[in-house]
Amino acid sequence: MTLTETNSWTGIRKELLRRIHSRVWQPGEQIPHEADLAEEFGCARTTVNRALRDLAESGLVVRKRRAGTRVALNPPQRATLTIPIIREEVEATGRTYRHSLLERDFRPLPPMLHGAFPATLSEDVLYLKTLHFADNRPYAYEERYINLNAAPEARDTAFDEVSANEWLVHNAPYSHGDISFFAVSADKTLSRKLDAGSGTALFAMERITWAGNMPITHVHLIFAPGYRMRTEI
Amino acid sequence: MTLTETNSWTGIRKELLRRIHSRVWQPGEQIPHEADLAEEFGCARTTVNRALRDLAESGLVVRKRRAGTRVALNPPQRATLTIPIIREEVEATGRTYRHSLLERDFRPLPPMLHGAFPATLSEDVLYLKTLHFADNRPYAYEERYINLNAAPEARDTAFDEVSANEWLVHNAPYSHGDISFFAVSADKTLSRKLDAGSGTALFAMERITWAGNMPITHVHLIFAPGYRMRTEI
DNA sequence: AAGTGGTCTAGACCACAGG
DNA sequence: CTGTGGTCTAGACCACTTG
Repeated sequence: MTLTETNSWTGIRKELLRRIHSRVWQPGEQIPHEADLAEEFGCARTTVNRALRDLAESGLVVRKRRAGTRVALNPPQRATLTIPIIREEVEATGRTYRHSLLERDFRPLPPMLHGAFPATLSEDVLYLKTLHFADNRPYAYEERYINLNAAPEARDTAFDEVSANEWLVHNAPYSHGDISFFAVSADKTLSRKLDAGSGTALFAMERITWAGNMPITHVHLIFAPGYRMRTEI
Repeated sequence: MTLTETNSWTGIRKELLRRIHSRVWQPGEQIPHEADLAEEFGCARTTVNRALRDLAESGLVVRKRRAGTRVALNPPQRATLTIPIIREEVEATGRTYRHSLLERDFRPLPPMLHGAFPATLSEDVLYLKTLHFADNRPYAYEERYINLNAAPEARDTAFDEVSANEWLVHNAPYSHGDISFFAVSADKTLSRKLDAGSGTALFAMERITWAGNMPITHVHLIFAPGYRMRTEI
């Protein structure tokens, strides 16, 4: 009989975590079902359910109807990244944000993106090239394509005051998207814009967002040397 | 009167999402409280709560007691990264995994990590250097320090069969950790090990995990050229 | 077919923070 | 102090999936 402090779902989660970490319940092993745990803890099944659901979300246990709940064999490290608007990211470190619009024009969708923007093959898209600064030092270089069908008002927006980044968040909310992270070598342009030695390794992110099945925007962001994306698990 | 299909919490979430995306509820605006929504949807408050809690977790709304629920002004992009064991990551793409232990010795903690491993300054740590392969091509290069106080059995483990990566997941579960991602340039060693041209930009990850306040391991992973870390939002 | 998790309800009390 | 979200309960029915 283990005396947990309370019958709160967090208290129960804590005790379940203890049993998993201390190997009372081995990896792969099936744990008692909700009803039994509820009885043991003297609480409603709903409360146990809440605790187990939380553990399942973080990947520590695997739940299946009829098959019960098992301790995960290879608990994946699941990390939640918060990708803020660049301005907020910069200002959060106490620095001053500024951005400069380097290029803005309408052009056919580059072939590279035909796969990503299937619906707008024949339409021009808005192309933006932006440099973001923190305390007047280059912070990130951005290339962006905006689908004007998804955000018609973008056609008449200058993007010199409010960055496209921020404007889109407020004016063309997305329902889902893909993000990927990778490394690129600074070519001549990047090297000049980001004040990086030629060939320097730079952290980069590519992101496509959609509203339903309509693509909104494709962004390629390349960060100045030394950038790190951090998170806790 | 909007007719949503069901009274399921996902159905309610869908309708709430629609109202947010369609600007029925403007960013920053306060939305009706749970009791009113429950009445409107003809369901229990608990069900509305579940839907709103989910939206709050994804950052779309901000909830405060007494102050009510508001549509987030700058909804951050919150992405959940799943960082699997390398073997599983490789095998998930249909390739064959293999790893090779390049170095294994005991040494004092390098000064660089004194900040991270405060408790073990005077103790030797286990140092491992590993190369991971996918279909016999280099996949990632790993340097790892293991705190022997946190995982004493590691002292007598060879790590030639099971990788340290995998062994630790099963033998030294962590409670929390820090991860960061960045780009590095291939130096001579990396270039040789990872079959990359010298100076190639490589994607890298640094991770420290803890069990309570005891550090377990510090890993530095550098991936072969072309690696991308992907996720959906 | 039956066992297990998934969800919903109606009601209650609590905790926190704004006025 | 009061209104709002946060949580808990006891019970019920449903949905999935495995044996």
